[in-house]
Amino acid sequence: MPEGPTIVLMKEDLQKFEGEKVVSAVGNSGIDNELLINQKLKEIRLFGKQTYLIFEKVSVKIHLLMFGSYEIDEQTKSDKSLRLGLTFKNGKALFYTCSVKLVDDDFLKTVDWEADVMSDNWNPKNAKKKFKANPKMMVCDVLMDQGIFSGVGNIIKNEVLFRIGVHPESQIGNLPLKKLNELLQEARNYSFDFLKWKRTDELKKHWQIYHQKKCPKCGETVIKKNTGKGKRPSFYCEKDQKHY
DNA sequence: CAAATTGTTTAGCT
DNA sequence: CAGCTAAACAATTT
Repeated sequence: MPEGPTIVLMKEDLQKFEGEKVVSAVGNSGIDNELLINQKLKEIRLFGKQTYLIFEKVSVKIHLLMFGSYEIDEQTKSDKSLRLGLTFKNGKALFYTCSVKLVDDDFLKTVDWEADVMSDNWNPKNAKKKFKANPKMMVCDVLMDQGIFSGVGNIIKNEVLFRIGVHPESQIGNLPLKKLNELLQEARNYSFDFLKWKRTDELKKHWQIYHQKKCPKCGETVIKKNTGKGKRPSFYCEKDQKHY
């Protein structure tokens, strides 16, 4: 159940299949599995929460959605939810309960790789432009916007806003420049902390505001409210997070 | 056991 | 028809 950093871990697990050929392909995703057979996996590329398996003739886009999961080298569960199972010479990659689609090179060219907060290509300048174009968006929606902060999910959103002391319902256009820069920096920074903690399975331990009862700074009760257009739950402290 | 949940897509409305 | 919202979807945990 993935935000961006979880997908980075998945890529690491899949890495050993890069350069390998597909021996067999199964699954109920609806794509033509036959197309993948004998195709060499040229590259695994990430964009936020999406994973692209780039083969010679086609590419597969995988999105784990809310409940997706994956396994490497496990015995295939005789489970209806197996969307895609790829067997290589050196093992298996199994994807459950996820969205699997075929895409072509033209589609890959349209992806704005610089919007991925965890990528080496992350470009905060583009994000700033997008703020300017939509000054009335609430910051909680901005952070969840996959075209701006690709890879950010609800946990990252809440923790970032707490770290920089900004109320989730603030309008992006009202933030002073200093706060904007903090927002851009922490969105990436926290994602890497998330990755680090996820790796050692201690993510929950480090939640400061998300699903917490009291603000760790002042002890006030944490507010939980569905915020923004996305109506996704925000956790915040009235006192320590300023409403711009 | 009902409710919530780390998300996106699509149908359907105005 | 553009732009929005509500619903659909999925599976595990609390």
